[in-house]
Amino acid sequence: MRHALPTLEDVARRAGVSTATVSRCFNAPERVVANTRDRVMRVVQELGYTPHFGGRALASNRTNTVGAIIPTMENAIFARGVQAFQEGLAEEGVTLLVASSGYNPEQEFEQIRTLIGRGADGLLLIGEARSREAYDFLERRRIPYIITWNYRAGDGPSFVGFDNRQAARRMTEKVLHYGHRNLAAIAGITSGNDRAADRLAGVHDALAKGPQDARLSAVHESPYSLEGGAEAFAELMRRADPPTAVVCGNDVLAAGANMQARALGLHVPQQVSITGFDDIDLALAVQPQLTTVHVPHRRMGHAAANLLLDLCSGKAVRHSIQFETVIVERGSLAKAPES
Amino acid sequence: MRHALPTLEDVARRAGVSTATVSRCFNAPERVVANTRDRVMRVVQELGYTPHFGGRALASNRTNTVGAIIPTMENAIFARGVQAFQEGLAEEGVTLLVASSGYNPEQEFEQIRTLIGRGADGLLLIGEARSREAYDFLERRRIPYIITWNYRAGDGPSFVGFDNRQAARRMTEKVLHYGHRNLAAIAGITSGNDRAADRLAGVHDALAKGPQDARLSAVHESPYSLEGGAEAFAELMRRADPPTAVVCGNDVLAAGANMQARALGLHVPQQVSITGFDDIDLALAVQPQLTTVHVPHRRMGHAAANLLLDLCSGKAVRHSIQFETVIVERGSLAKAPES
DNA sequence: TTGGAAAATGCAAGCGCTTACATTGCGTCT
DNA sequence: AGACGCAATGTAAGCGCTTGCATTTTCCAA
Repeated sequence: MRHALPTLEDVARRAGVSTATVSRCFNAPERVVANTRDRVMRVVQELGYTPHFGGRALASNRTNTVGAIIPTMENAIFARGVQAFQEGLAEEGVTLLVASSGYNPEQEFEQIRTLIGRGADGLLLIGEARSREAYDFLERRRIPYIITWNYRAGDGPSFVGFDNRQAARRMTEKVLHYGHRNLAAIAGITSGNDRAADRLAGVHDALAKGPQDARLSAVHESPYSLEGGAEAFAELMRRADPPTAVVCGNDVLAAGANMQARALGLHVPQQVSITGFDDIDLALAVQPQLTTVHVPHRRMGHAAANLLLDLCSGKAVRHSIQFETVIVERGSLAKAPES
Repeated sequence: MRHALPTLEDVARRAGVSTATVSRCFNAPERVVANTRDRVMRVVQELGYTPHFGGRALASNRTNTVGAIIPTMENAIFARGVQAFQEGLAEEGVTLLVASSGYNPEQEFEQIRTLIGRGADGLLLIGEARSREAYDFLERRRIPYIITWNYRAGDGPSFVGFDNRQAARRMTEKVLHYGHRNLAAIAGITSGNDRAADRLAGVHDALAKGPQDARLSAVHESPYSLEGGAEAFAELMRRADPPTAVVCGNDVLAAGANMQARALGLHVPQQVSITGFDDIDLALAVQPQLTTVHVPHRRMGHAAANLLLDLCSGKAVRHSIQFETVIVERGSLAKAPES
């Protein structure tokens, strides 16, 4: 399938040096005298030589590659964080391989195998919900990995993330402070998604400790899509006692709910309040703009890159880093309407 | 960095067969009798063996991997198409490596080298704007590659895309039909981005053939971001003769413009119309929803996967596939206000 | 000028896998 | 019963690269 490409040896011959010298030109240039190096590099140019990855991986048992498995590329939730992660890696000359799991633990495990099989030196994983088997596999291979978009104290894996549950609780408390007493939640699909589950748990936490008369009248789980949010919202509003505030599992759901509200002729926030989570661009694009939980995606991605690299090189030992989230108040949340 | 992992040989020894047989269990199972195969696979399980990618790539000179280099992961423009592309590949057991270039041709070339160096059997590239050098590199290596999100007739590379220029022309014609005579454009950065340039050219085309009194009073190039769109829009409206319609290079810019319009107290579309391009989810989330050019991203991604695989396996010869775009009319475009 | 240390380079042994070719084993036909 | 053919498996030669160690070259101090 591939034509004969120039090899290290071709370069070596043509430059009149040994293969070892050419190899060193790439991997330890300071160990080759400038003169020779220039000559070699010129030949490299001429021949259009690029090192063969397989050969290199085989001989050195390193790939300078790490993998990231994200649930989906289809919405922007992970985009910024992954981008920052990649930039962090690039600073150290490490390449990122991205795969997506479609929020499916089995498929995620498959992707873990694939990436490891491809020689990823380390892995970035989202959330901690995956099979015992998957964890065993990682441990057995001694692959450094870190878990992001989530945080849990205690030993175990390295977390670089934030406390979803606490953030959702605070957001819900804020909603209660605004006088809402009949809330509903549109959560992500919680099965196999600890972030979604934690956020929902946070909502429950707030209600458990909130005013006596406050209640969560309905919970709807829905895929993270505009459409999902819209349908869930319609469903919620069709009920006998529609909520005055809908707490959403993320901004995409909230935007969908907001879209549907307009379609139903409901005014946000005058008639119904909506809150989001993540603070992606979308939260600003919609009208009213979303009151949401801001997550420091870029800082998180960058920190994840640094920690993972340190883990790979043995410069650091397994530990976790927690980020704080902050609620940003915009137009979609307001006082509960007088009943 | 990595611990000693089980190798083919370990498996072979333990299963009491030769390495060749184990290898065949993976690559041509039908050539091994069921009994032996089961025994081997059991040992594979026990040892947690996974083939070493480097070894395999070295020996077989194939990787079952293709690469895609997209300008950015930060917004959703490419998400759906790439996702479909990946799914198409997965059906054939091929893995996708994604890299991003940040809309920078040099960095893109760097990524091309990296992916090829990693043994990508083929490449998906966005747009055709890149250096002669980069093309030479691809040709020299005889790497099958296809160009998407753009289409151009004639020989040359394989295109799997659509005619940006024509689509933008049609959209602009539509705007003119609505009676607008003073238009402005917010384009993407056209340097090094042929899609952005083509779309802008399409706008010019329409005006060149449009009514005498119609004019494009201003063009603003801006990065593809909400903020960029917003700033450009503000700038446009600050002019002495603000346009009654703003044609945007994509939906993100249009959403940004729309957001700014609200901030400025301008009503869309009563006072100013806005059009987008791409028809991503965002176009539906904003209010008014965007009149935009719908691009069949999923079909395009899928077709790209099939063609690229065929190119890699020699089952197809280089050719192009064109997709049609269609304008979807929503609320952001309306008749020009009476002057 | 020369001895010797340090710097530069070469030599060659694998890294884990695939695959062409060789060998073995078994059922079948005469 | 012996010969033959085919299916199953084994043998071993690399694939392109890195790297420990050996060798050569350079450069300086005496």
